[in-house]
This record gives sequence, structure tokens and C-alpha cells, in this order.
Amino acid sequence: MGVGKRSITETEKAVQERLGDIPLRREQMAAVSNIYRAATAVRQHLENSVLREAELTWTAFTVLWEVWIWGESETRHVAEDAGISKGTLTGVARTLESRGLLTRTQHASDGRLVLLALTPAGEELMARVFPAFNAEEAFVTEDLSPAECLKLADGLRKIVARLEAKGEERREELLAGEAPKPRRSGRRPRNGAAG
Amino acid sequence: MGVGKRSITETEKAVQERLGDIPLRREQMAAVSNIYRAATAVRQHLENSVLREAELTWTAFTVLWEVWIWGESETRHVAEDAGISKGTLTGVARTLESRGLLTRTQHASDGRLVLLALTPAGEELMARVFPAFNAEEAFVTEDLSPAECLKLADGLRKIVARLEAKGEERREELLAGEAPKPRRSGRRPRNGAAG
DNA sequence: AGTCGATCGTTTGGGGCCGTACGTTTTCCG
DNA sequence: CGGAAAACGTACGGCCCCAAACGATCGACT
Repeated sequence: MGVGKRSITETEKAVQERLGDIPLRREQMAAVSNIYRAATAVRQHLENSVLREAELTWTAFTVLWEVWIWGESETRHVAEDAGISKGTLTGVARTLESRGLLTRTQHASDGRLVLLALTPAGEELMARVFPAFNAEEAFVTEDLSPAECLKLADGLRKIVARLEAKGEERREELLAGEAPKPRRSGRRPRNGAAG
Repeated sequence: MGVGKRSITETEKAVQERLGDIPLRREQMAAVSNIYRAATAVRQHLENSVLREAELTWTAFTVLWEVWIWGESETRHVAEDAGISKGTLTGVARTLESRGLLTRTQHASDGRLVLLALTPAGEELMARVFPAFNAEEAFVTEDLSPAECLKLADGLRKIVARLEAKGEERREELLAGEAPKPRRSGRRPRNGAAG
């Protein structure tokens, strides 16, 4: 040992002491906190190995991957599937374009749309990088059997599906009546109330 | 349907077409990609419900939680357990301090160390927010039985443990001989090489 | 043809986040 | 006692990320 990490069991015990009589959903807590731990660990591993060597960030890789798999795509779909906001995509796509990995073209009939597509260089890069990426996916899950991987994927899919189906409803329920408490971010109104 | 999302099954099929003859580790890919999807979905749900109402970001909450559970702590331990860099913690802690939720004090005998502790206001906030947080952890996992949650947590823990044990070794192996490809980030040298 | 609301991608502002550089303090080893 | 090495928290550069504002475009309805 030696590292400053506390085990999940220790943590749960300390939490129970803090909460005292309030019943704690331990299994659910363990599942959720481990999702985040695993996601962080996997992402860092990949960013510091395969993606580092290719000089790609996680997000940039995700965007390239979407366009690689699905071919020429509208930006809104890429942002949705990549799980980032459209504003983020604008910047990432611009960077990738400047590196000659993808192109941005106007849609033929709808002037509002922008289409993303890989350049030959982008295709080559993905053909080289993705097998290595998948090999690391296999590496990080090596202590799990393929069947266990599927079971894991299944459980996670249920969580995602539940949030997609009922997350918004739930959030509205929770905020019912309360002030929406705007986030500190976001662009400011041009002005207006001067004076 | 209706939304622009493609299912995992569709994605896997398209990937197989792209990769053709290259053998693909499908189960592992499904597991890893779902980890990230689930982590993003859960985080967004919590940020937009419980944490929004408390005006906390995910990271800020994580930091408060660590200090809440373990009491007065050295910053390096908090950063480690929260899964963020020490540089990030400096900023987050400063923000929380300015909001009167935690204090930063010098260690008595080791002048290099800084200790974090919750203020009474911080204690109150966590006593109020954490039960709600845990309730949402239960909500997102409601389609899984407690036993399934534990199984899920187990599988994820194996991944984290594997990366902790063998991740660094693996990364060195992969980069063997190659140029380390420095990241574009990081502070610049004060100067030096002028002329 | 003209208006108006919806939808698109982009811009903008605030903050999170990492990794490197840096100055300070402590510890190690003569 | 003194200098080197190690460890700490902070400053900073660059990118990611979101949400709201914004201008361009589209579509429906008149």
C-alpha cells in the first residue's frame, strides 16, 4: 500500500457514521462512485498512451471516431453522439480542421447545416489509432471475462437508458417550485439595463 | 426514437464494417464505452438537480465530500481521493473558501502542508445535500437490484484496480523507445533561451 | 412577398482541469 | 552545519465544457 487512498469499505463506514440514522443506499452508492472512478481511470490511461502518441485529446478522438464510423455527418448529430455541447464541437472541429484531419462543408440544400467528414489523413489516422485504442480497452478489462464485460455493459446501459427516459422528468420534479438557480456560466446579455 | 442517437448495437455493426478483417474486442469495447456514457449521464443528472440547487459543481462537491467524511485533511490526500490534480484543487478550494464553506490552514509542524476543513456552514450544507445526492444515486440505479449494483461495482473496481496496479507499466511498454510527445499544456519556462 | 417562430452553428464568458514551471520548506547525507 | 534532493502548494498556459446570446436560414402561414 502506501498510497493515500481509502478503500470503499472504509469510506462507507465513515459515511454511515456521518449520516447516523439516515438510511444509506450503500450498493447504489458503491455502483455510482465506481462508475466515475473507472471512467476517470480509463480515460487517463488512454489519454496518456494511445491518444498521447497520436496527439489527440479524448474529446477530439471521440469526434473523429463518430465521423469515421458514420461518415459525413451533421454537426448536431456528432455533438449529440459524442456527448458534448455544440459549442464545444465548434472549437474541437476547428482544431481538427486546422490539423488537416477533417473538413467542414455547407449542406447543399439547408444553409444552416455544416457537415463534417474525414480527410484521407484523418482516415489513415483512425485506421492506425483505433485498433490500438481497442487493444487498450481489452487491456483495462483483462480481469473480466467477455461475459462479465457484457454484464457490465448491460448494467451501465440500464442506467443510461433510465436517465434518457426519466431523467428530465425527475429533475423537474425535484426542482418543482424552486428557483432554477442559473449556472454561473453562459454568455451575458449584450446590455440593456445600463442606467 | 426520433432523436439522433444511434444505439450501441448499430455502432458496433458499423465499426465491424469499418474494421473488416481486424479482430475487434467487442465485449470489452461495449463495456468501456458504456462506462463513459454512464459516467457522463450520471454526472449531468446530478449537476442539473441536486448540485445545481446547492450551487456546486461536481468537483466542488467531491472535494467537500472528502473533507466532510474524513475531517481535516491535507490537500494532497484530498486531491488524490477526489481524482483531480493538486493544481485543480488549489482553485476549487479557493472558491469554496471564498464561499465560506471550508478553511485552509497551515500545518503546525510542516510548513509545506495546507489543511482543509469544513466550516459550520460547510457541515450544514453537506448534511443537507448528501442525503439528496444519495437519493439520486438510488434513482439512477433503480432498474438494477442491490445485488446487481454490487456486481456492477465489483466489475468496475476490477478495472480501477488493474489500472492502478499495471497501468503505468503498460504505458511505459507502449511508449518504449518512442518520443514522449509532450503535451501542449503546462507553464512556460520563465525564459532562458533568449538570443 | 412578408412576417414570425423554430432551428442551426458560432460566439462569448465563466469555470474546470491537466501538466509543467516555480519558489518555499523539509529531509537526507555528509 | 551545509548543500543537494525531495516534496509541497501555487502560478500559469492551453484545452475542454456548458449555457445563453446571437445572426443566418428555413418553414409555415398569410
